[in-house]
Amino acid sequence: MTQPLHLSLAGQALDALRELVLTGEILPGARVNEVEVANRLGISRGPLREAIRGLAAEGLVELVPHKGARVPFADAAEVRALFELRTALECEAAKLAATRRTEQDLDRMRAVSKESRKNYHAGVKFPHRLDLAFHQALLEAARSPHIAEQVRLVQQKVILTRTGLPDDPQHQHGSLDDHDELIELIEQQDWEKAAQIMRRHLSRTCAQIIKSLPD
Amino acid sequence: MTQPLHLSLAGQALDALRELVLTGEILPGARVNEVEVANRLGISRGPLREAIRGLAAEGLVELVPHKGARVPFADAAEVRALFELRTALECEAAKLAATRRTEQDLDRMRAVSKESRKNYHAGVKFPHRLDLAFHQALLEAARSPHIAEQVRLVQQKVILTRTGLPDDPQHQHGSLDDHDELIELIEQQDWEKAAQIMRRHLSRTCAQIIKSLPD
DNA sequence: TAACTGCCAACTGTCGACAGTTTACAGTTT
DNA sequence: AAACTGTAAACTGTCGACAGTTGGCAGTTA
Repeated sequence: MTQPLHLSLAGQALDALRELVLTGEILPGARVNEVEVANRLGISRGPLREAIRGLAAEGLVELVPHKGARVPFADAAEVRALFELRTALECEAAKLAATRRTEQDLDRMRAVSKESRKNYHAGVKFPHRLDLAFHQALLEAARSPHIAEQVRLVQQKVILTRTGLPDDPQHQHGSLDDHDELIELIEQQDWEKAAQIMRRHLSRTCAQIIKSLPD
Repeated sequence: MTQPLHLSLAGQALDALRELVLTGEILPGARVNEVEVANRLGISRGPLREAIRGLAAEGLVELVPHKGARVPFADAAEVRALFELRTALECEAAKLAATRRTEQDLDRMRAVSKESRKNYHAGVKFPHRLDLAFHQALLEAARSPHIAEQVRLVQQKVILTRTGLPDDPQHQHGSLDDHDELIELIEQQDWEKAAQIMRRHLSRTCAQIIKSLPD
């Protein structure tokens, strides 16, 4: 969907701006000053404005007439709403993955799970990066590019809900077990239970994120 | 998601351009000539380019470096992929609707169904407009704005797959029965069966659209 | 001191122009 | 006649400048 390796300044600006928002360098509530960001990226306002439109379409900024772009806040209700969408997408992805997975797909998922456990036992908290990697591997197995793309977008918004917050509670041990259970069910092609476990997994994740939100 | 009643030229251009693409005035495969369309809309290229970026994010045009925007073709495989996404979204919506529906929601859905049957018995083919209206009413009952927005986007792309084709085969009698069955199940809050019937309904619709595609 | 008003700076929205790339066409060669 | 090449037109990508709006600040008045 974002295929052609954008070499245009607008394309680069889109990537750079998305990074700025997702890393919390531009915090929720902050307005995107066009001249400032344009200078920072070393480009003019034209391409930057195009990039801002792109980010707005991804939902990472809101467009307010004559006030430009603003990174949106997200409360618990918004997180719940996002997870409703994510649940719809990833439960279906789990079903499809259970139907379509190859041995390679299973290996990829197992590899991610193994690395996660290694980190966990070494005392390192389960990094968000590896959780994303697992879901990414599952989506590859599902072979539904449109669903994968939408999951990517909603994952971004979920990340945004936690930017600027003290520190990531990370996923706990339960997530690792959920992942392994999913792998097993997908291996057995039990798509019904796979969807069920995915729903439970996302429900837990959602609850944990909401719990970590400030008041 | 597209909330603030865009009064900017870029916002108006986005709406106008989307209409141009969805009505088939710009056919799949055609390139969007910036100067031509800008003149046609009576604006300069700046705002138009921003609108094009917006449309690209909606998936209604593809961006090719140094060649601008092009309305994408869609083959049977693409339609199937789109309906995988739509199934994920609308089955979950059916479940949510079955859980959350009020009497008002049910009335709205029944009203749409009634009008559809009236048209059908009067010999008028089931207009696409009313099919969209039913799904819209169901999404309102589901009360999940993010899911509703994504359904809108995917519906647009589905419409796009049929632009420029001889004539719409329309939905047949089966769809009306599906709709009524869905209403009943949602009324009874039988979310499991509602999702099941929605899946069957979308599967039928998908098959019919693919059948109507050229070669 | 509080509220109101008018001005000014900052920022967004828009436009026209220039530069670099692509594409089509004409001319040339084999 | 077909293929190749060079050139010119067309189009996209980018920039700088101008116009209109918003928001804050100072000055004034009650």
